[in-house]
Amino acid sequence: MTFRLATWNVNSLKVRLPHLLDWLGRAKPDVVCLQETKTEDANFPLVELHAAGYQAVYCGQKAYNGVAILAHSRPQDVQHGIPNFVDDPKRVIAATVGDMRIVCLYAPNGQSVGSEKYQYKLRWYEAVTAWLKDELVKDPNLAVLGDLNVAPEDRDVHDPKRWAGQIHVSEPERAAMRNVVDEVGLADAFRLFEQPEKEFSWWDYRLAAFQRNWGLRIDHILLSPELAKRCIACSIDKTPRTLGRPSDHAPVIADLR
DNA sequence: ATGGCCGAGCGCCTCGGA
Repeated sequence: MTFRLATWNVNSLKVRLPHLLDWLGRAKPDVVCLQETKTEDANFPLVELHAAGYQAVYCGQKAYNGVAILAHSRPQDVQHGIPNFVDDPKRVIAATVGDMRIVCLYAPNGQSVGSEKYQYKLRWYEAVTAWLKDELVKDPNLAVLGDLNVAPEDRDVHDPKRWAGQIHVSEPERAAMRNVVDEVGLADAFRLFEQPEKEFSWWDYRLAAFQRNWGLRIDHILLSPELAKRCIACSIDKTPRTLGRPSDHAPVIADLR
């Protein structure tokens, strides 16, 4: 019996709800972390998700950001935002599902290297790292999923020369993500396994980037040592990106024993 | 690869995304 964790930046839950429901039926994940729901809590599509067999906890706002965790049983001990880090955008929600602590993250985009939003992105990462260290002490079964907006290595970039030093791949951003992985002691589930080359989770809407596979791997599943031991597979599901009116991101899936 | 796309808002252009 496997337990399937997934993360998907849906880029508007309202627009993507048909895709999400279709994908839930096909992929049958046990836990799903959503980002960029762009939906106020009052408008969250609880009825449709209940009908599909999922409970949900969520934290949203109008137009931008917004995160949610879906599971067959109602997620418990819900935490909104990063403790001791004042932040307006709704980027973080955490909850307990079964024996796992699930952290759903939507990292800041950063806009351009050196900008004010870039500095904010790096500060946000520092706060996340400090928080997750505490979180792992409290619960060794820790899974961190989300749109981390960093392509950690050149092999996660379709054209590393073209992207060198740019937002999402700059060294300080990579160091910030490495800190989460190394200082907290997590594992990038995708790299626990042999993978095909040029596997990405995001492709620009412009210039037929998906058809050309001009993408980045910026959506990640990070597992604590206890959960990494149980992980038997990790992959990116490109199917929803091939459909009409797709999200620009594809779901990432990890299977655990 | 970068004009070119997409979603949201009180909206027919602008902002933000990545």
